[in-house]
Amino acid sequence: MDVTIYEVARRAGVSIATVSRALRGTGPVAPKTREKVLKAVEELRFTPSRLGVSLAEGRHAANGIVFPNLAGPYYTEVLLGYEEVASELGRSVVILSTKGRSRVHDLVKDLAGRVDGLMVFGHTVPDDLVAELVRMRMPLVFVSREPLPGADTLRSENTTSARALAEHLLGHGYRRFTFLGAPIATGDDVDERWQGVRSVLGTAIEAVPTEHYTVEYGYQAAKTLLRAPARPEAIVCSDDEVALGALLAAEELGLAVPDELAVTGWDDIMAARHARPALTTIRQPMRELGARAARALDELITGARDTPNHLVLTTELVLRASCGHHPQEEPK
Amino acid sequence: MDVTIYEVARRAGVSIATVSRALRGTGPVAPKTREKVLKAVEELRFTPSRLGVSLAEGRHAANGIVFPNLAGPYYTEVLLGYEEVASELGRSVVILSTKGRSRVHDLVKDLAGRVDGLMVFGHTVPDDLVAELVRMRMPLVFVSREPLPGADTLRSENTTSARALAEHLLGHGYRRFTFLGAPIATGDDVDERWQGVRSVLGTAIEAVPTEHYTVEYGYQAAKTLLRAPARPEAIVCSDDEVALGALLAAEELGLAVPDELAVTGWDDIMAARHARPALTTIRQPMRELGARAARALDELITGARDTPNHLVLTTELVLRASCGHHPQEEPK
DNA sequence: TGCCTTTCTGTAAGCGCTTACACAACTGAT
DNA sequence: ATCAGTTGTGTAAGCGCTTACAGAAAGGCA
Repeated sequence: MDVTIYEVARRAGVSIATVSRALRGTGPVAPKTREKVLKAVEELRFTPSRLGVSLAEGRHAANGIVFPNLAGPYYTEVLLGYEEVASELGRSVVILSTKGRSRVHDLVKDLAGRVDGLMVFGHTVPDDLVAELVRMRMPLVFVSREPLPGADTLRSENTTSARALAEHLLGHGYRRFTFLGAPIATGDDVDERWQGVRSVLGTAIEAVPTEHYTVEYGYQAAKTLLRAPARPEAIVCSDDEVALGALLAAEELGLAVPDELAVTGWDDIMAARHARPALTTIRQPMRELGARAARALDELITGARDTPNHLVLTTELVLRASCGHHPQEEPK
Repeated sequence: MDVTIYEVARRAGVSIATVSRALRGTGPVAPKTREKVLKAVEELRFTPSRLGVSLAEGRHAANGIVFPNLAGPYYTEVLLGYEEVASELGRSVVILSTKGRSRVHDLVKDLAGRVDGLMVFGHTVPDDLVAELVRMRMPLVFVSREPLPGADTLRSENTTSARALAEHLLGHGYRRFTFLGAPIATGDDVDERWQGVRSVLGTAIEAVPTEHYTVEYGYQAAKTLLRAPARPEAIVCSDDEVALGALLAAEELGLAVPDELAVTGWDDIMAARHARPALTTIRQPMRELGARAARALDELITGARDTPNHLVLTTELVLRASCGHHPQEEPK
């Protein structure tokens, strides 16, 4: 930064405190004095240093967000909602992806040093570091994670919608099911979805893992599954990406969806809508999730609230062609 | 921040300069002294303040990125590539979306105060502000924008691939074309695509605008177009989202793609691959774009280079079912 | 005119860290 | 033992900004 507040003060013939007051409106400044200051600011094209302001104020006016990675539309949509609200609240957004990164501790610590609060996806920050951030009284909002003492959590509803999905599939007459994309951790989103469908389908459904929740891994696992002698009538997938992989496998093996095999997803990402057949899925209010997280974090940062909230946003069963024929087909 | 370097120094019985040297490895420190310092750091759980470090060093160790918005997978993929390389280079990433925002000047200025350099998509930052950032010697890399003096630009190739696409469509035997999603600005990416196809197809193709480059607007424009008496044989779309909209319109009007109408896109986003028929498109190396931008910016920030570069990354024609039948169908 | 109140302004002390420079201590060679 | 060179350490000056507090100036009223 070239120009400092000292040069502005010199040019305007006032003290730096007066420059600060004139620019920030934090105290009385005579109209004539203000004019002199603003004139000097314009002539010198002065912009206050973000660093100086933050250090002196003791606040960053920025929010952090930690996610596994951006691959997959789910995270993007949440980020979009988050960034929009953060910006409205006058905060910058600093992002960090942790997947495949070494030194996650250092990365998160560095991030924490730049922001006034953090939104964290699931378990992307190690638990010991979470404990330390809590100890440091860093405002935290967790998304897609089971309730955690001392921090806000925010997630989409899984169990009820999973049950509704399972019941809908029973209504189509299917009797043999596979849950593709077995949960990795107890209590996370996918585990809740699994528990939900299993509570309805019981022993009629078994879980098959995919190493990751991606199209490619979903495709591989589905191809193996569909080549086996005892094929399910319907595959309930952990998420839309795995479901898209299952659709590809079915297509390749010449299985007609939904006539020979039904497939469902979760999330309602763009590609789910444009696949053919279009995927039946559960719509997650992803942008709303991000927006709500940013608002919750604001409350914690400003001290408007200091007791943790645990929010669950409703999800919605979206019927499309992939699970079977419906009397009145979805328009889009 | 609770613990400062002064408390560490007091606990270790050394000066703050020694603490700094021991932690940063910037000068000689006796082994015994280093141990004392590290012990104090551990006991007090000291983390250096990012603000203090940045102010004293005169550098942020962070990169900024300005984009219109995150809606649409293109920007996300670029961001992903950017963030990955930035992190490898030890930098945080601060994001800003400008679409629909008031006070863009202030937002960009604030962002500039937090980072060592900026990557900017196209024209998302007003030209007068760009000029000011250049004057301030803020390192800048522009993506998807015509070459600009004094700053790096980086874009994907448009014209050659557009010509290859047009020639491929001619090879299918089509003779009446529409370019859906007319360029908004001369010289931008879509304009180059339009110029490319027009240089091959001449008066056989006309441009039809869509208000925005989104699925919804593409759908509306395509529906209007396909209802008119003189229907094109092939629609060349500005990008994949508009093309997905055109596919929806064709489906709704009962037009078989590609038998009755061919459709092509641009970008090769996920949904383009999963649509049915799968979209013929031009693959943009979006992650590579982001990664290269981060590297170029690093060179500018570190002073490894001070003359602007203008890079063009190659794109690739991806043949799928939407433009017609090919002797050997694409596997996926 | 004098007193009181309000408005305005400047000084100094931080916020947390880095590091140039001066000096001390140590080591090795003569 | 002395000298020269190297290693190690502390002090002080910043980096850029905010603001509490003290004092000055201005205005209004008796």
